[in-house]
Amino acid sequence: MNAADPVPLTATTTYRLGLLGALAGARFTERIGSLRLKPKDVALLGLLQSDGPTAQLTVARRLGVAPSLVVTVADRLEVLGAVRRLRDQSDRRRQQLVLTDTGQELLTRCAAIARELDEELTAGLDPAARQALDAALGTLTTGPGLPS
Amino acid sequence: MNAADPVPLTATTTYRLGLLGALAGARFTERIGSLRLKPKDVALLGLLQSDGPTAQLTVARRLGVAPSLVVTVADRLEVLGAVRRLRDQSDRRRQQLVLTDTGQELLTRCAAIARELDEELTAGLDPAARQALDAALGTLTTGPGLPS
DNA sequence: TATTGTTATACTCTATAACTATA
DNA sequence: TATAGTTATAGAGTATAACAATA
Repeated sequence: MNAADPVPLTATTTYRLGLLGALAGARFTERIGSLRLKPKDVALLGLLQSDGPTAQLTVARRLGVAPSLVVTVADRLEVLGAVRRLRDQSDRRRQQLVLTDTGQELLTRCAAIARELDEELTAGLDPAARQALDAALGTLTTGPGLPS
Repeated sequence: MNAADPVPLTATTTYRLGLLGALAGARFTERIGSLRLKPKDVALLGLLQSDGPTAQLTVARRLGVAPSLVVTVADRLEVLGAVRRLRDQSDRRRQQLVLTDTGQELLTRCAAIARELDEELTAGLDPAARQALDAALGTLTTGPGLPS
């Protein structure tokens, strides 16, 4: 691999991450459908689990989505009983989104689905390669500059 | 990591691939905009480069998209001068999509953009980790069962 | 009749802008 | 006036269905 033989598009990390990310996302989306969840629902539930009760506008900023979308997602999750809206008493404009036990359970099931998918996606890798992939992806996602 | 401490959602390969894939895709999309290209355009150009002239319906099947979308993308690329439509003489219903020199050049520029992005995305990895990531992603994308 | 490409239409996701209520 | 949430509307991307030309 020298200057006269540059890496072709399909061999770049960018291209491959995009391809595999789309594949993983599509399969995950399909399977969480059985729980009546969509990807943004899972993102919101995950945020509440890690951050605790959070105002809607804060959620919008943390997930990098429009405030109006948070309304839609929270509505859906409220119908499922996965979150509750709690009116903030000191500032009654604000609503804290709170994860319920049902929401916790759904999140647990989503994690199980993702772990199943991991097995399928990385079936072609030997244990060392799989571990190296995990480590690299972990470094990149735990690092700086990442939305949602 | 044992049975009582399962991998949480955000630590799964599925979740991380989805997150990084979306990030890489968004940045790539933004930058190819200066070439007046969209992601599907690049996918079509890339297919023509690797497979040579291809009928539209075949393109649709290979990319895993609806035939009507191939019409839209091919229209856009024809306006840019990146592909030509050649009517098949032995079966005049068919049109072969052919990559032009302009299309080749655009593809070359897309590859350069992707390589730049690779540098930025993997800046947090040491050389060994970067190489391990490349190898793993290469194995997974070169393997079986992948659309587009 | 079946197939290729096209057009017409509709659906999903998400954003922007206008609005309500509280501050 | 400014802010939190909501509602109304619009745009991008893509699919499905109806259609035209050719086989």
